[in-house]
Amino acid sequence: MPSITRSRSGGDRRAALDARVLAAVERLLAEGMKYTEISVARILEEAGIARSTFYVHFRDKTDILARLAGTLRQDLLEIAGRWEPGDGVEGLAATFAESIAFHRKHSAVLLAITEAAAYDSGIRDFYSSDLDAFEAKVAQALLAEQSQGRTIGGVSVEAAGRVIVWGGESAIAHHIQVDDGSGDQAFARELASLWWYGAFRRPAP
Amino acid sequence: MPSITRSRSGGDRRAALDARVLAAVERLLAEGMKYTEISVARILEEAGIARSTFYVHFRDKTDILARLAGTLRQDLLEIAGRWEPGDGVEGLAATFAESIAFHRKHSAVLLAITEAAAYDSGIRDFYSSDLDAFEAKVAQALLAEQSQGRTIGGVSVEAAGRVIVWGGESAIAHHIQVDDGSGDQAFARELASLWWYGAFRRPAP
DNA sequence: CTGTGTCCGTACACGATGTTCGACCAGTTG
DNA sequence: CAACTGGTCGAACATCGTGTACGGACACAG
Repeated sequence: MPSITRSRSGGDRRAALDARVLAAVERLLAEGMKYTEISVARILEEAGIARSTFYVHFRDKTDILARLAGTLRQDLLEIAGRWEPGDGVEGLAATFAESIAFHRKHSAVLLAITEAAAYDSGIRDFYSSDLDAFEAKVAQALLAEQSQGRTIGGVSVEAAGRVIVWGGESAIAHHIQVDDGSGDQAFARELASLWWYGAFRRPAP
Repeated sequence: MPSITRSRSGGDRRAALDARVLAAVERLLAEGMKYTEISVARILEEAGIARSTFYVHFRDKTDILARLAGTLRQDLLEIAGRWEPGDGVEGLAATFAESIAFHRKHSAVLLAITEAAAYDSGIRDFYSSDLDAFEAKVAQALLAEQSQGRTIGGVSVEAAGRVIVWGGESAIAHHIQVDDGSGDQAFARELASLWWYGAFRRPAP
């Protein structure tokens, strides 16, 4: 009677093919193609596999993006989450610089995610949930600062958190697209100053 | 000899049918359908016209969006452009409140524009050009304030303009999607305070 | 009546997504 | 070795969406 247990090489082969597809798409994305204009046929050609094989490994086209995203977004928010109000505006600027660098390194995939999130609810879900969680965290940090008397009471923590997170994310994403990198430091400092003096250390009116 | 001149009723009929299509799409959008999932067939059904007729009036599907957008975006930026630094933070808050109200009124179409801009370069063009122009205008206002000594020299006007315009636009668009309107006033005030104290009247470090 | 412009309906070409199926190959097990 | 299993391939297929082509109907103006 032949084996019932899974062959050991099976998992490896499977993972290897997954990686080949993922790498192929990343390559196409890096070449400047938009996620929407990359057809499955083109992916198959690039990865050198058959159509039927692809659909064994991936539920559909957006599944590629979901896996490509992987922990990308969480990593990004983890960078931003390391900052604490005690680190001040310089620490915030450093955090943004790191965040921008990360964006630049993975700009192709991150851009594809925001592109697809605009019309695909599946992608939108895990895109929004990350940012929502971060928005709540920022609001909480502001609240804590307020209770310590370091941030003035006039700041609406929910509204401020929303602008800081969603506005900041979009601003960075756009900056990456239009700036060649020479303006990154200034942009990081400016972002830090806007949030710091605009909210955390907003002067009394 | 029959007429060479255009029949007077022609233009009217043409415009009327255009309007019928535009209204149909706006209706579908308002029902919560995303622009991408609205098929031409569905539009024809809703407008009650034939496929061939549609393509006489509209070059393609994105042409609908372009015309639907019309001067919408310019109107929006005109609202924002009315504010001047001399109007202070209260004036800025009022301007944002107006801007948010406008967003809310036309949220369906505006959302469709941002959705399509993510993958359609044609839409993206007129979407970006408006915002770019506004970004430049904000930067110039900041520069003028700096030369008058009312804004500190440490502000990088280009970076600040970028965050204010692109971040602000995205923050508003997202706010509209998740807030039922009860938070609009607080959001407008917060946006105004962030930009005012974060840039225009940023305290010296 | 005749030309012109508008609209209708149908059919079509084309491209993209996702499914199905039979055949093949490689490795594992008895 | 022989049988079985999992992974892969290739090709065909169903389905849907976009945009085009064309012939016919109708209204209206000269």
